[in-house]
Amino acid sequence: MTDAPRHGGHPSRTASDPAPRTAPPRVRLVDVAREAGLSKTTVSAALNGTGRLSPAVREKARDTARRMGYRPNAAARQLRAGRARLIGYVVGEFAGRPWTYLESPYFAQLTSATAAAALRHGYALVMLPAGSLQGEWADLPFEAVIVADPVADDGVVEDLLAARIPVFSDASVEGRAGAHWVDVDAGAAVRETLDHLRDQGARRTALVLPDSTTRFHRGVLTAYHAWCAAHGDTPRVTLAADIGNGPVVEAVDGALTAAERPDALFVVAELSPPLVLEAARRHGYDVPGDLLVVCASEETTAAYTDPPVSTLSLRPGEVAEAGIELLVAALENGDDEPSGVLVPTRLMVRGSSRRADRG
Amino acid sequence: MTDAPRHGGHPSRTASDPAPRTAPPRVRLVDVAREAGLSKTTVSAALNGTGRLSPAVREKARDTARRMGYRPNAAARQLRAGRARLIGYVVGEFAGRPWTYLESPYFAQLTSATAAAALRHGYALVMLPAGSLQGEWADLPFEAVIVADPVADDGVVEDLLAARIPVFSDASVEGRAGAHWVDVDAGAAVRETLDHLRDQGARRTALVLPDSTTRFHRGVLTAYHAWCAAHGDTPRVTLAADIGNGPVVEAVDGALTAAERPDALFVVAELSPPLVLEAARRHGYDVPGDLLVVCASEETTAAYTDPPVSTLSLRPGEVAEAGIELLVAALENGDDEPSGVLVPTRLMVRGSSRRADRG
DNA sequence: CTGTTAGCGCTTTCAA
DNA sequence: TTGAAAGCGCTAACAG
Repeated sequence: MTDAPRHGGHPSRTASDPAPRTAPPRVRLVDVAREAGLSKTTVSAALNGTGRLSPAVREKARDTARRMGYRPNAAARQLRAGRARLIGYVVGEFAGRPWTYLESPYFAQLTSATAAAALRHGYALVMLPAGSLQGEWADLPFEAVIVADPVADDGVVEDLLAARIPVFSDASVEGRAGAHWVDVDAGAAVRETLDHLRDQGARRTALVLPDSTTRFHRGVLTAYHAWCAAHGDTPRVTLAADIGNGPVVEAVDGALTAAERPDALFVVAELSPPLVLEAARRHGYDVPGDLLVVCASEETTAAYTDPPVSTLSLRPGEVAEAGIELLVAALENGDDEPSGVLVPTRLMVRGSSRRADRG
Repeated sequence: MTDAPRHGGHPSRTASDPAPRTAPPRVRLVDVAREAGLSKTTVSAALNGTGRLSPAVREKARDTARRMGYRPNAAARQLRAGRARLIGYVVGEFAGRPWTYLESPYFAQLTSATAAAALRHGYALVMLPAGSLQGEWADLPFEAVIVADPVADDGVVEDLLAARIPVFSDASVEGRAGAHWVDVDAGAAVRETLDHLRDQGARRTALVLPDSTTRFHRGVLTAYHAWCAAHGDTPRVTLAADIGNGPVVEAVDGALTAAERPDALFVVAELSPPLVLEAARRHGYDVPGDLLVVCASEETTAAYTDPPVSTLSLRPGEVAEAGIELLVAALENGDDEPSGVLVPTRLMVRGSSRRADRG
């Protein structure tokens, strides 16, 4: 018996086909079984640790499999199990520039932490282009798709839900069947930051924010206005026309050159902290003397500037962790019931927002 | 006919099972066929555009499928086709910190560009933790695994090749069966940069580099030494003990406080350009007056500092593009023959390395 | 305690 | 031009 016959309506190589030195066919379960003088079932049970087998047999099966370099065919397993253990990942923001999101430290961390957590639970994460419709990847066997920070007019979530694919996103999907979410407590974060700045003596805190319809950004804006109202302050908001260092620097410039100069700056946009400091310097501010600065940022550069920049961390790692936990639970239960969880942020106070003469 | 019977040795829900309101079973090909009054074969052919069918029938099949929200089962297709169209992606560098690589703008861009290019060719990219052995993901049906910038003592490439999984990496795998590569021309990049600095008047160019065994970093070091030898210059190399802003800032500090002060600095480590400038300032250098600066970096902040920082771009986008092109070609040919391609870098000269009084 | 068998959903011969 | 049937590799039900 030189070779196991592979018949059936299978794509086969004809004799005339040039046949580039192609790898020998993969080792299958039957091959292992035959080699070990056992049956498929036995080997399968041995390898999966199921069934009641004698230790000797189990050992023998495993040995043979290892020796032959057997690797189970995932497609067959998936077909059998009806589950692919594949999760799609797409970022809703940045819809215009499908792949730039990883350049934002927040999304970079969120993405990698999500991939890590997913893998730990036995799911593989597939990166998808932001803002793409399902057209491009409708055929991938996703058990769920994560839509990070969808924008308000984004149809992805609807499309996905309509296609009966469970969606995992932020709190904007709350309550929809098949939709689950994690979110960050934007309101609490804003209040904590503004309170801190006020504690340090700030009375005219300006906010710089991208002009985005993300739930997070809207939440920040709302909370800021509410806080100002509660404290009798005039809101000072500058919207950045777009994301990226350029437009946000412009917005910061705008905020710093306002008729009534601010005495604190809260930047909730991905702008490299050193550049914020540079902008302040450029406009004649001393930080933290005339201007307190807090950036919502995950950049590690913040700790290395002079003065170090206070940051508000949105804790992408925790968000990812909590999210995957929830998603996996929902998936394993086959649960359509919506569910969600809120993750707290963390304010890291550094030199840029601490007055020497204050607590 | 209320429901198609689903029998067979399939995991089925017993009556006593609480049965959380689980979604109705997915629409299968047979369901569409039955609904349309056609056979599986016909519908399959219609949907795939194969076979010779009357336009009317084809239309009808497509219509019905659309109406019913049919989505082909990828696992079944894969099993049939023997191909999963899944590519693994793992970064070799950063083996110690499995997921930090995305925080490097270079890897962020490389990763997203790779995912984009792969998807465009119909392959999904799965993100894997750096430095992980296959143990964690051996069962995923990868048709190939991309190992970005493996370190010298990394076993991943060997393991993968031994498991008969095609590997795509950098030129360090050149010539091994089943291995393909793209790489950046480190030598040319270094020469171009050093020539440029010399043109601008630099005579003591210091190099800052992570202490890494990546092919790229070694190539840079070698080329630097060769260039110094050719020009009769003393090499001035400072190795950063680790990656990340902290250690690299330290290395820059070291380079800038050497007994013989350098008149140019070439930083080939992921350090935020504004921080390089700040370090120079801290040590009393005027840029570009006393010190010319070039950073190998993909950071967009470089363009927004004062002065803007010259950067050497390793062109991750092009690397990804060319790489996937090659990989897909190899995969589609079932080709074991090693192959590779070299991508040129690009030096973007900005204010930090241009003397006012020079070309 | 082990082996035979059916069938997951799909595509592809091959026959009608 | 359309349909019936086989089989991709695997696991689980059921016999032996």
